[in-house]
Amino acid sequence: MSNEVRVRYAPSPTGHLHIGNARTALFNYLFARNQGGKFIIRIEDTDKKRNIEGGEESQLKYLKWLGMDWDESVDVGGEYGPYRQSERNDIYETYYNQLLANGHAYKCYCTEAEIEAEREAQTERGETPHYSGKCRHLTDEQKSRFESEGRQPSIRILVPEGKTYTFDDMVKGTVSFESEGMGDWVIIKKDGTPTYNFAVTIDDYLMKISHVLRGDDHISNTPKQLMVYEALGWEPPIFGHMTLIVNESRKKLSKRDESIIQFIEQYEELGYIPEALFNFITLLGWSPAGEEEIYSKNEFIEIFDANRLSKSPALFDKQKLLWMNNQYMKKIELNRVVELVKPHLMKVGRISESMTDEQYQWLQGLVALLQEKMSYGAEIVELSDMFFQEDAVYEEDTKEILAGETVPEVLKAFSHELDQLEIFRADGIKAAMKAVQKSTGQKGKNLFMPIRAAVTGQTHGPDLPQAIELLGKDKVQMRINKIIS
RNA sequence: GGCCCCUUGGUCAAGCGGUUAAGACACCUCCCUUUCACGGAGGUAACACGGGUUCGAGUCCCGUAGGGGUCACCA
Repeated sequence: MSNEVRVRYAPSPTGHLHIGNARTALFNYLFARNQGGKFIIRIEDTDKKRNIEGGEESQLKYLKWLGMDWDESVDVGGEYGPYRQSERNDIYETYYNQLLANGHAYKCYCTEAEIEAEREAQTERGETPHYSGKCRHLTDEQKSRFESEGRQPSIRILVPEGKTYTFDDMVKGTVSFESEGMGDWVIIKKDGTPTYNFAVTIDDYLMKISHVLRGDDHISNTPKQLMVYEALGWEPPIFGHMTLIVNESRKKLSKRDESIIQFIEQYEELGYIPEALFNFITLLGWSPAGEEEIYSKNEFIEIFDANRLSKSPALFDKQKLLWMNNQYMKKIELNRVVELVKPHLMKVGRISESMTDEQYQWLQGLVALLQEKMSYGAEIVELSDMFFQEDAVYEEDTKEILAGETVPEVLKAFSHELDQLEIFRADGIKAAMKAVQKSTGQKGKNLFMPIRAAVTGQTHGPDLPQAIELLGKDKVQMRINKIIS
């Protein structure tokens, strides 16, 4: 028996990578890398009806985008494959036959209608609905009669009575469940495919998974899985149930929840930085020992400690995500920000795919000016409004400033100074302002605010000389002239 | 409703029997700055409640309340 740490992330390809799943994957990844173990991805696609086109590729794509890599999976292979449950039916077959043979499972010929009726009756009597086990002791005669009627059996596991399933959860501590009232549950559906709890168990065991780290919502599945391990005489892995991420109303993040952006794909589209998202998600339900909050992937790998997983649910704080993304935005290279921002400017028709060197440099200048103000790429559109509009849009407080007595004098002088400039660059523009200060005697607010207001239409904004350079001489002169005439 | 889990500021959280109960986001004040932001310095703000155990309880035990999860031939 080897002690190698082997963990897995097991998505079902029913949709895109969700923030909650991403977190599960992340913790498994971090745990594996920290322990020098293996990180495995297994696709749980046993429910053909729910699988969606491209779901699998999308899951992998965004795991990769977030910065994760894996050792075994559908795309990289591995010695414990196949890694897609739909391709493992023959494997499940040998094990349910084993259970059938040793009496831990039996065929059930009940129809959906029969089960439904049973459930209703139980509910009416105020009982917790569960399968009664009425097919447990079918005679061969009864079985063949059902078969001849054309009934397809499902296979149910025989739940032992009066048994307590206890396990030592990595995050919750000791947890136990009674077998009482569980009801013989289906391990193989009528269509011959395994149910989740059965397939998971078989696969985790066969893939030598050492730790099952998953969402809290799976905790009540654990006794069912323990039952299968026991029926097969297998040693179960160590389980760990992480708390869920909740929304503002403290409910489990539902995929239909509109208040929070749920899919990693959407964050990419909005121009978020994967490292920032990685960092943010890791701090949801887990905390490092120190006081620092910004960590790189490698630092996280180094310091990750599953003992520090939180027991209570984490609320998804959009504001903090914004802050964190901005922290990264300020640190990353200018050209990366440019790439982040490009699609958004293109979408609104402000730039085109092919740019001249001059245009690209201008773009760089724009991004450099706004980089530290941005939380995510898409914000560039709003932040750069003033650079693309023909006329400035003047707000109320701007108009007040422009009504000031000394304003025309300052603006005229500034306009005149700009005309003298050989090259229209920030340093020259700054010098022009100095000159205006000398000639008019206006300084500080009285000097800068009228210029800012006239040229940008706003009372606040990025560095003035640079903004003026980016705006270009024509636009600036035109805007000034409009005010003084 | 049954079963399981959770409960420290508005939010994330440190704490693992003795602390002035960290830190971060948000908010407020001040400084820096032509403005906004950044940055810097401060500030407001928390152990759900009730019983125990103990010299001593946010920390251990038991209740109560509240919240969540789960009860499929979905995963």
